[in-house]
Amino acid sequence: MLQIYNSLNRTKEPFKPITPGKVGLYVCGMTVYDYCHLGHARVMIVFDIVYRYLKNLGYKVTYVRNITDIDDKIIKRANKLGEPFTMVTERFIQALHEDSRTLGILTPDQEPKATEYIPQILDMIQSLIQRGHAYVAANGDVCYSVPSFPKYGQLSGKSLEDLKVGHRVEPDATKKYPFDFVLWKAAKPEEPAWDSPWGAGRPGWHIECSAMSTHCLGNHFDIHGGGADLQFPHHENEIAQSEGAYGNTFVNVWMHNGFVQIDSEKMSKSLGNFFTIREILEHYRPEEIRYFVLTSHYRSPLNYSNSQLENAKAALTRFYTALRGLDLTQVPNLDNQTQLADTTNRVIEDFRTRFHSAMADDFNTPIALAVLFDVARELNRIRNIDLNQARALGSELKQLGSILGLLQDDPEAYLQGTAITNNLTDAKILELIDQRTTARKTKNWAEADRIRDMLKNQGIVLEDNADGTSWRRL
RNA sequence: GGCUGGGUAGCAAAUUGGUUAUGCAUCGGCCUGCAAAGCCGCAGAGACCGGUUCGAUUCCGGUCCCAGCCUCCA
Repeated sequence: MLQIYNSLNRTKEPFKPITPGKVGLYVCGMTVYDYCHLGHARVMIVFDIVYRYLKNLGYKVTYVRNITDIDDKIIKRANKLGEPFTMVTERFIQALHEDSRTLGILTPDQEPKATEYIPQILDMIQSLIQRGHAYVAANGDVCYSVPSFPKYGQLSGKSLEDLKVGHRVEPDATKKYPFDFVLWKAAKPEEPAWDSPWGAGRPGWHIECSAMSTHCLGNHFDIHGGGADLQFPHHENEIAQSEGAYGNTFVNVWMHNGFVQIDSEKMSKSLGNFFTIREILEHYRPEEIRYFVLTSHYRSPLNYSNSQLENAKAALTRFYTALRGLDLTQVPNLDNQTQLADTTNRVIEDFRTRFHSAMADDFNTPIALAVLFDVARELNRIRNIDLNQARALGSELKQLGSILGLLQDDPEAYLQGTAITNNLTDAKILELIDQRTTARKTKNWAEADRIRDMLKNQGIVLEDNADGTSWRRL
């Protein structure tokens, strides 16, 4: 039984979908005014895993990840560049899609954009005004009246009293109450704007997610996710808006992933201490980034460092080395064979059970990965005894890896894969290996070692084994 | 100041009231012409102080430290 940690109650709960067999999953995606950084990569990867695992359990999942394509920061950026804001958003949406594809993120079923949901946003605001949850402020903005929603603060564990004593709230004369937030922002001259019953303007930051999620998944759906920094105020406000407008429970399970940190500090735009996905891809491969993200539980902090990425690289090399040379096109059936095969079947069953109980326990990927290492060890152990059983284990390793979006490359291609810094061509390497093989036949060890050392200096590692010499790039 | 969460071996990172986490690094062995890879094994832990318990890294209390949210943020 899948257990998910629900931010709403701060406990793990058994997951029960609203409609048996189906799951509605909404994740707050990106505001597109710049390239995605590693923190965005973490959200994409974490919820990619949630999506994959739910599907693996047999659920019919509707995964919605929105794009916020109108917002103050976008306008600011467009003004700075002297471009229409749509040019900025189009460019970064394209970049987002490229990064997402590179990282092997499954495409969400729907990817709504805020600017395409203006009518639905206006409807929702209208409904909130009618129900006494919103008002038009003196400056023309439409604001949500936080005191009109008694449950406010439930998600973030804050009471209005707590917020009052919090000394970071700055009073705003246009609002009736300090924590009221803007639903519709009256446009200043030259700003992008849409017509509304309250004059030209644009949506506030939180309303678009309420409108889009409701429109795509209904006004009550299963899982809503995003980065931990969205828990308050963004998600808290979404609840106030949606439940205020429709009067029923909005979302059953709220999931929040932890931050990427650097030097024990949150990686963020405002601190300026971020690496974009593109920058990291100059030095590391996509699968290394994915592995790195999965080494830590999704709710824990993830500390970025090169040594962590190096560790990911070493781990993947170990996995692909284990899979190397195994023909997995036809998986052997080990049923009712020898006692050894029988044992292997039970071992495989045991690995599978452990992997799934790890994943079912709030998506515990570090343990799931530990199981994969155990599979790899068993595979390496058995491969010299019985190749068929090694293949069965290899097939299991690859299959479990697919649930994490890992290990789907051809092992040989991965291990010999394009090095980031270009060095020798494959043909040249093979030529040198030939020369070395000749030298070895005449026991000319000095020459053999010279070639091996020379290749090693160029980042090529040679490994002699029974059927010849294999090589890989470091 | 209010509210969360956390402090685990050289590094990273999980689980668990008593039994090997796992990966990398280190050490010993097997294998190898020598290596590498692989396998076997050793070693190494639970911030600090109390309490509960036959027994605590795990539960409870306190102290210290760290991160996050309370403002835009994934």
